[in-house]
Amino acid sequence: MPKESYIPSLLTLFRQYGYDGATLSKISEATGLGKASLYHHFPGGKDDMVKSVLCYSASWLQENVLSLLAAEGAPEERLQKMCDRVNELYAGGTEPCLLAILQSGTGQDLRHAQIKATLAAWLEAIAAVLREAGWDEAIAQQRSEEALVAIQGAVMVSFTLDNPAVFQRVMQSLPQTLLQQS
Amino acid sequence: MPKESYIPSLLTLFRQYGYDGATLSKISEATGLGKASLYHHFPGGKDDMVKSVLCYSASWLQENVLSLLAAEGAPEERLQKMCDRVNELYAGGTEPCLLAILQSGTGQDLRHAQIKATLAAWLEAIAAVLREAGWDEAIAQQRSEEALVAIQGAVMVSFTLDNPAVFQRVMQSLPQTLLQQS
DNA sequence: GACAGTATACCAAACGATCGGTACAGTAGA
DNA sequence: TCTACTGTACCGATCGTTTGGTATACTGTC
Repeated sequence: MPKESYIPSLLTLFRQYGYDGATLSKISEATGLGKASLYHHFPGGKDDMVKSVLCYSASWLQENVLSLLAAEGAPEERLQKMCDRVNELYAGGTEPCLLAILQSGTGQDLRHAQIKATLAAWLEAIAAVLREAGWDEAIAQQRSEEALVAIQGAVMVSFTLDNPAVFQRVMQSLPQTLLQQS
Repeated sequence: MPKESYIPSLLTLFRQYGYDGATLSKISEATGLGKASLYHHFPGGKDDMVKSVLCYSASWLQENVLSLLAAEGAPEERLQKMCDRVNELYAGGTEPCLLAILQSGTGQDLRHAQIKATLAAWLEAIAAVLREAGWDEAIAQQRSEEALVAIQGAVMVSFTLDNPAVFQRVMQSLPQTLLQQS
């Protein structure tokens, strides 16, 4: 099987256990591959695996979220579509954020740039929509930062409090919040 | 030395590396204690250490943040004081949140309840201020959830983007945002 | 079609290092 | 002498990684 087919399992594992907690034993069990086979697909070892997972996540975000923001349609409509996809990305507020979790642990500096770039791309995609909606550069930048703050904060709080309703409410109100007059 | 004196070092370590990444070697080096001494102070081992750190964090939050919310003064003033303390807690947006990081890793279920309780106490303290400011129960609950969402989200985004300005702006506008008419 | 060569995909077993944790003999202050 | 504390040495288990190899499928050459 191609190595891409193992990425989802790896993603789930890293998201739950983090970099250090996702041991090769767990990875081997989750993928059904022996350790040696894992090194066949990912010669760089664990770092290679996590790098591939982050690369996949960036692609997923681009294809399933950012592309919708750049598509045609009314700004509010596009932001709404983003929220729908984000809702499934975080399983309605019941799953944590991979990017947040991989910030900590051994060798975090190896992953930081990649994570930062992914989040920055997301930021820019939202800002572009807001600019298109008529806001000037500074306001658009500021509000898209607030959008990411709301999303990431909602994931953390909902997950910690075991209360998906918080996430749902934030996602539901986000499009209008971003576009309303200040 | 009393075991309390080692808690700050432990906290720093767990905040940076997470549960699995903070190995006993690193802990030994950071505290200057040998393994035997660590197990003298924390008979329960690593779980004991992380439990003590979480307990200390809850106390710190109570004494330095929640007590200010419950003190006398205008609601906006008290919320402003909270933001000041939170600002130093997260080093102006340059340090991640311990509670968020300890959610992942091996044995996360052992820590979840403690983390959840700490965040819930914070939530309730903010809600009490908002009720006192005249908002009804439901609105106060909802807005205090949004406050935690803003804080936690700002920490994550600022840390990831290496941009403390995001955190600063969120913290600066939070008191008025929470109290303004909707 | 038969045959050697090559690439891909996988695994069992073992590597040295480090993990979390323990046993015990001290040592220092009361 | 008792209690609190610590350094050293060690334990079995597990860590990430490597070695050496097998099975299958494809690719040319004859």
